[in-house]
Amino acid sequence: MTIGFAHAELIAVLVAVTGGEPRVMTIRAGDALPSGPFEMGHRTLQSGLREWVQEQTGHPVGYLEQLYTFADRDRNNEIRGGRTISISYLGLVHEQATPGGGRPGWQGWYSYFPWEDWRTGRPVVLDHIVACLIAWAERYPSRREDRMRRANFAFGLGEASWNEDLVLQRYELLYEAGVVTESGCAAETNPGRAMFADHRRILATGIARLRAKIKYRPVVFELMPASFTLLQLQRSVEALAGLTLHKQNFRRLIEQQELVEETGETTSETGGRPAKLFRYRHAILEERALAGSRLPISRN
Amino acid sequence: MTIGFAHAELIAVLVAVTGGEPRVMTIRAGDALPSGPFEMGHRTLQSGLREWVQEQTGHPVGYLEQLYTFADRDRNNEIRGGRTISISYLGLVHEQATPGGGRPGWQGWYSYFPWEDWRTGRPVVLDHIVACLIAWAERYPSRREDRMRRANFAFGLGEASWNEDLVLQRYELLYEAGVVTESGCAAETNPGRAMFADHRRILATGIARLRAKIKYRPVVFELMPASFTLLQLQRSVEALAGLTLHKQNFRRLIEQQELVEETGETTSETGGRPAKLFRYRHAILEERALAGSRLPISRN
DNA sequence: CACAATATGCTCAAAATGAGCATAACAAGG
DNA sequence: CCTTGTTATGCTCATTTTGAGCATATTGTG
Repeated sequence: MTIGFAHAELIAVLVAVTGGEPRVMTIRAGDALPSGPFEMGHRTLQSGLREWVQEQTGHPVGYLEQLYTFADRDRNNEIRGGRTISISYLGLVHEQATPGGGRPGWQGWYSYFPWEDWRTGRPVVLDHIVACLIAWAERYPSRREDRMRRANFAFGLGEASWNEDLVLQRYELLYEAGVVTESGCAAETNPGRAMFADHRRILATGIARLRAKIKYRPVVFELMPASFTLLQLQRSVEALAGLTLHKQNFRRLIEQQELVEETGETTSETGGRPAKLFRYRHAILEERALAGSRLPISRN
Repeated sequence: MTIGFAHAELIAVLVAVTGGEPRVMTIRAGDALPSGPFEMGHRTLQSGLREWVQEQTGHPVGYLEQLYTFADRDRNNEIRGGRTISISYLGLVHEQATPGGGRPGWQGWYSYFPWEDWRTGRPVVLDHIVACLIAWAERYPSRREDRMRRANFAFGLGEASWNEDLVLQRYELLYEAGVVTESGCAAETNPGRAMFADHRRILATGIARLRAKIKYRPVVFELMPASFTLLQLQRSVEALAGLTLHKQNFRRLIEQQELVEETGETTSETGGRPAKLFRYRHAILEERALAGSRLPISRN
């Protein structure tokens, strides 16, 4: 077994939700994701990243999960004489008393993906995007049909409907279609803010993973303060998913899953009737086999 | 940003189902997973692996997905003067006319994890495993409760019930408890066959991922021949999940998802009434936003 | 022809979901 | 004090989706 040599780099997608907005930790005034070397001293990749993030941001990382390892030749390889392997992680940071949102490094993630936020209805950028995609599809008559099918699927056009999980597919389609600055489109018409190298793609990967995960694992709580109202919780989920949810059904869902318990206190911040405060029941993780089957098991 | 140097290695968990048994491609008579260098010539990790597998096994890989990147200091690091980064992939191979199961490299995966196969009822090895875990828990009175809680959760003891997805958690618990040869236990009492370095852990990661994935993505079809009966399909899912399923409900599930269509032919291999043959409808992927939400969306 | 073995159709109760009405509890303005 | 705006919370009801199992259909075999 021959072994190749390479540079190894860790890249972090650190997410926090503050003031109902999902934010991501950046460097260089929002142009890049924080990244650092994989140092020999670290026991594992995970522990290395954990230490490093704590040191850089001052926030402890609650939840940390590996995202993806990239080593494409075509992208992000300024360094000569060796491949760069980028190992990316998704980390979730609790909302702080000193809100991370106030600090410079935290950027709202929809400034990079304005078409992903449907909370206030269909984003207007989509008109421009759809026009670009159609133009791209028609550029070569032979590929037209296939391209249109992919665009329809990813962006929920025509028959298809919007699927919030397809963040990465959408970004990659825009990249391929040259709609996005990183793939050579003019900066003026670029929908959403661009980032250094392939960092926007990595961010898209993180958002996609998180949107998928909140549906079957209680990871939202890693973004919440110690106690919260059910509406705050809902707003956080909505912020991540980029959708608005049905209030009563949302609370029914949360309550029936026994994920939270009342703290006994209430808060009256928002004007109306005071809301009960809840806390996350950590114990639930050991009690139940979360979600579980979805397969038609037979009991014989 | 300093950059660390490292060796990079690709490791593949290649899965096929033949004769109702899930198998994994191995080398060294079943002692290790196939692995190889990440060569500079490859465009991406994925394409590198794809070529390499095709060349090594003769089978084309249908589905290929990245599993995990490991770089632990404590495990699998015989090579001095540099860290090894192992990037693992999960690949699915269609059942062949020349069944891969007949070839030497393909090993039934339950020989490595006998406690994971519940198709014929509770595996007997579990008695030994549970005894070991209890002994391990009682070794230090102060950690007893926590250890028992983890064991109960992972292996579905006491209140908890068996969750087939927790393959990795179970293996890591056995590793930590020293029940498994790789962590120093005597080979005679080791439940399941051991593997080189941390390859059994990587295999556990692959099985866990696959078991989780078959529930929300139609990946089973990547393991099936071009046409198949619904019972064959069910047997494949059962083989992967290590569970038996309810026949009528399984077919209802498959049919309502419109994942398959009749070929028009039938087969009478198994004795009883001849079964209709089906093929996978590839088109379905583009038609519907598979699975989708699980969040209580509001339509305003 | 009876029987074993699998395929396939269908029913029925229980649970989960999607939508929305109704009421409760506060603040602010008249 | 009463009205209005605003959010919280309780509850209903139709529809769908599950979980379980009964019944019938088609084969090959002895």
